[in-house]
Amino acid sequence: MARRAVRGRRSEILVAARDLFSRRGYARTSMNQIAEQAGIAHGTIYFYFDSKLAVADALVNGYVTSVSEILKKSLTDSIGPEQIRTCVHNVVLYASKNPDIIRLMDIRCTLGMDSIKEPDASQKLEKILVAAITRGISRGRLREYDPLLAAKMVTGIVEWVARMCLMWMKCDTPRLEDTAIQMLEHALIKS
Amino acid sequence: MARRAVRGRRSEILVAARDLFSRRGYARTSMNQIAEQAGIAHGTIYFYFDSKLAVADALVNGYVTSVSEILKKSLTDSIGPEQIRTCVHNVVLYASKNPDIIRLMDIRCTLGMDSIKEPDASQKLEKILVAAITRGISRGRLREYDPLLAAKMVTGIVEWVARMCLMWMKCDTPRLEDTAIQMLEHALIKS
Amino acid sequence: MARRAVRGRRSEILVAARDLFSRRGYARTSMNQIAEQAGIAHGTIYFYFDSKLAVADALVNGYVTSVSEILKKSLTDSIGPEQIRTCVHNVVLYASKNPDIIRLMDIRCTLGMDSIKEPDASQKLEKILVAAITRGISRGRLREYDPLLAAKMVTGIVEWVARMCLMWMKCDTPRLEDTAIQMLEHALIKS
Amino acid sequence: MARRAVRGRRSEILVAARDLFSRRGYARTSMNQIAEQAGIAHGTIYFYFDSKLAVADALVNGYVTSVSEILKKSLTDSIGPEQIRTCVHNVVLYASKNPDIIRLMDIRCTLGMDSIKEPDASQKLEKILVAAITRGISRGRLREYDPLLAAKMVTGIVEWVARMCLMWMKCDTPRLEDTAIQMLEHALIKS
DNA sequence: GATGAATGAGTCTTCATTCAT
DNA sequence: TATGAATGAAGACTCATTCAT
Repeated sequence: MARRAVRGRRSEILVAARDLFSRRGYARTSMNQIAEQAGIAHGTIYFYFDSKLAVADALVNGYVTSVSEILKKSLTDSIGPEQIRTCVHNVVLYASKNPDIIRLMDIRCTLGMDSIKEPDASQKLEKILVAAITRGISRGRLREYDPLLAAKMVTGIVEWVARMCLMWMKCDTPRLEDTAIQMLEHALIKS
Repeated sequence: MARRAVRGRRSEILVAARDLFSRRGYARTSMNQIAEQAGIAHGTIYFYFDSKLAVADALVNGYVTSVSEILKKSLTDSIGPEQIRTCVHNVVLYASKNPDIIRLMDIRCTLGMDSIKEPDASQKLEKILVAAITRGISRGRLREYDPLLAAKMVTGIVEWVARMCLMWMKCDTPRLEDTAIQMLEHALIKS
Repeated sequence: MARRAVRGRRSEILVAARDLFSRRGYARTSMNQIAEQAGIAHGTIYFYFDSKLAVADALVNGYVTSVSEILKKSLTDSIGPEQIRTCVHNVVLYASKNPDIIRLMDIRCTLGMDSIKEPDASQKLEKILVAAITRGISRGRLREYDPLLAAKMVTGIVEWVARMCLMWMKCDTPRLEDTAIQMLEHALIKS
Repeated sequence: MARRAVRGRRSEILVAARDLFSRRGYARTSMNQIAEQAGIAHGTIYFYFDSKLAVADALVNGYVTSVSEILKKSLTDSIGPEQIRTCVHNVVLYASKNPDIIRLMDIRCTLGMDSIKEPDASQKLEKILVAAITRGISRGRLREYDPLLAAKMVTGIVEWVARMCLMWMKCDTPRLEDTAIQMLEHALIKS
């Protein structure tokens, strides 16, 4: 029980926190609630995390790392319609499978961008995008934007779409996704 | 004097709340601080607003109304490069002049989308955009998107850009704005 | 009720805190207990004091000020047997009438000398003593000590005696007092 | 090995506790910190001591025993200037070499005199002093005080000086010590 | 003997809200 | 209208102690 529990506890806490943060927001979720949902005493959380903020931090890091992984895989050497489509689709897919964690991203606002350290993963992701866009431009495939700014725009738009698909469930997810893909294509790729 | 004073008090409270919410976030701003900054007793706030949430609510409504006004003015009959440029520029301009209120929009996350009722103004704005886009498409100027979804995308992107310009001050505002404008142009306008 | 209460509340809190701190010590006294004993809600304490430490601070300051007043009155121009006797007696008398507050002085240890600002009163008292001793020496009445060190010794001894009289009630207060007076006389006054 | 190891552990814990208690105070020192500094698991402490209080108790006893030993050695048959000088000096010396344990004595305040039983050693010490003073008086060397009360005064003053030398490092230790010695001489010895 | 994960009572503190004046 | 003293629920966090291994 002991050995297994060690690994398990941390995850259980994160799972509980993820669910609660995403449903009720960071501020309105208490450590007590997290503990209760994880089926442990609230004191125990402090055995695995230094503070409430540290729990959120771990969650954010985990998320950004996941999305980075997805994009890294979807971004082959160059950027073309296929890549854009794949990227957007995979991120939206990930979002639809992890609705809570996307919604959770808003804790970055709540806490202030400063309180949570921008994870390394986030910067790695940006680098990958910048490289891909730079290549695309130099090969004459993409319109000539500043690669960094374009990368930021793309990240923002994709993330925003993913969130939209979840937040306002009313709207037709596949079609919003499709619209986003088309817009990005037109915006990025030289016609 | 009475009428004016009453109106005056209400907006003094809102001005104070806007500043504080945007600087310190919703949760970390207390009614006491708002009252102090407004130069009144904290109990008095409850004379003008039912609760802290109601204050935030009023603020969000005010913001969306403002942006709607701006877009309404910028959007003449049809949508073309000029209109896109004007729209984006005016919104970013508004954002740079009202950094607090933009940053404040994040309280929608903090509070959860449920607690704050999506304001009517927001829907009005959407209607205006949808109408403009529909016209643009029917006249063969714009690419053929679903007008509603395209409208949502445009709103989201513009708002995101405005926020980016403020949050990461590091990045070159005019150039990010320019990149956004170009992307939107390519994405929307038939070439 | 209101006007009177304002003055009253602060005192009531201090009275309760004084009793509890002295009986159970600083660490083992909770704000809840203080509030309960004062017959108010615990939140109310924070209306009058910034923190638990601030309550202790006010108490210590009050005590040192009182003792200073006593010594100031007992110390006329010069120091002689009469003055020593009066000083010691009055401080011990004060102590016996305020047993709790003397016992309370130990919070200075508990909290560390740093956390509580050595009150001005304490330094004023020292100055008075130093002046009196200096005069006594220059007039050939007192033995020739370093006035500052002697003042510190006297303060310490008197305070210690007062505490002894309270702590170990077993010992005969008037006789301990008398012993202290004789010792101080022999120690200070030239024979 | 077994016997020695057990003894070793116990004193390792005491050494760690002594350092921490004296530096951070009783309340702000946790069993975890003690264990960590002692290089063991915190659960292990409970194998050697019943509770945190029991650790403090052992420490206080140890201290009083040490001081008793010192005084016992310094107090030969009678009391004269030499003896007073030697006693004070040795205790101050001990204090300066064991600053932590002196500072630690304040836990007696923190805990309340009730929770820690006044150690036997303390009473033994008192007996020794009383005997020495009694002899001194009967031989006409010392002024005629009640031996018990005089003993208490001496103990208190010496301990107070030792603490002063440590607490307010600013003050000139050797000179404070000297002042104390002179005062005690004048107070005790017949001139 | 020794460990350290787990507990949960208890701490200080904050603050939205109420209400007598 | 306006005030501000008072409330008390709720929150994050600490830590002495226990106990299965």
